[in-house]
Amino acid sequence: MKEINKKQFNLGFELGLTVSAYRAAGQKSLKLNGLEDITKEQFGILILLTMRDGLYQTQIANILGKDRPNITRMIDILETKGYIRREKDSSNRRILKVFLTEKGQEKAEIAKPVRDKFSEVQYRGFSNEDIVTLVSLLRRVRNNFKEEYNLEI
Amino acid sequence: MKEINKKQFNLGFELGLTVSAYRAAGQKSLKLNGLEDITKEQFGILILLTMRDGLYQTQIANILGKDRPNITRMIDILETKGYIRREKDSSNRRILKVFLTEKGQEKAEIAKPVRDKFSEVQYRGFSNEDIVTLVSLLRRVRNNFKEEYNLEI
DNA sequence: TAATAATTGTTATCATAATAACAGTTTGAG
DNA sequence: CTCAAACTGTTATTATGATAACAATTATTA
Repeated sequence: MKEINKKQFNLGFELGLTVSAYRAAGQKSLKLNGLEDITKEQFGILILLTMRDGLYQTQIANILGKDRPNITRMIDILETKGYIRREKDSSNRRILKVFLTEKGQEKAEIAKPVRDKFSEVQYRGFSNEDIVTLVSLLRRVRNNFKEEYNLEI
Repeated sequence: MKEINKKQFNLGFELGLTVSAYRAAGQKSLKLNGLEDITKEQFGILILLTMRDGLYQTQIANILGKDRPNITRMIDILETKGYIRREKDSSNRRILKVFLTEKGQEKAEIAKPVRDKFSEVQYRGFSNEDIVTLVSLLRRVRNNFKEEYNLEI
């Protein structure tokens, strides 16, 4: 392959646009299904809890790749809206376990097909090999940064 | 290729981690060079202006793929810190052109090699073909969302 | 020309991202 | 056992991302 014009392959720019599109598409797909009262990120928590109810906050943070302050805030919102509840752990008083309420379970059930459709759309026209390639290239970028700049991530 | 486990190729998760790493690496590379008084995003504006000084805000927004309110805010910060100045356009009184101050030019000059190093790191070990593949796969994802959800992006 | 529409920058609002710091609790080394 | 270290959730702060709405200005069109 000939020398490429690096300007046309500015990864930061491409990542930024892709994340924007990802977020906009996520929010729009929720809106189309009358689910716009909570955000894409908050749905991530609800759907995680349908698979593993009773996780505590740090676990949720780690699984979703977020930090604890953000999870605290998102869970505050979900609790205020009545979708989840916090419960003290008797064996470790530092821990707050998080459970879906009935309302939260119903919400998550409605959200699941929406998420599945969304997952189908993002990779539409992709072969399995394309998917593996994309993800592994992203991981290689991450690794480059990790090694050069000693990131925790 | 055999059926893949989609869970291990959750694009939202991978994109999120990659963007986090990208931002963390960017901020750290600035810090290592004593440039941490402004952010990676703000440097994007300074460096753009070294190439095209006198752009007005909407142009900057479009080129950087951001929206106008965010550009207003970032330019406020850069102006407060003395790196740029706004200048009214005589032929169109809606427009504010943005210019680097001397201090801003010096800052951008210091930042350029840092950015170049950063650009080198992100694609370390990548062939030109890898780069093209990564970017075009990201664009395909974006296109999928655009078509399905009628995004403006 | 006059009314309408579009553009530009701004403000306000809400949510996320990231870091630092803190209190309460638990763990572990000496 | 004791005390320092680590863990958990929280609060505060700063910046970005995104949307809605606004005033001032310019362009369009009827």
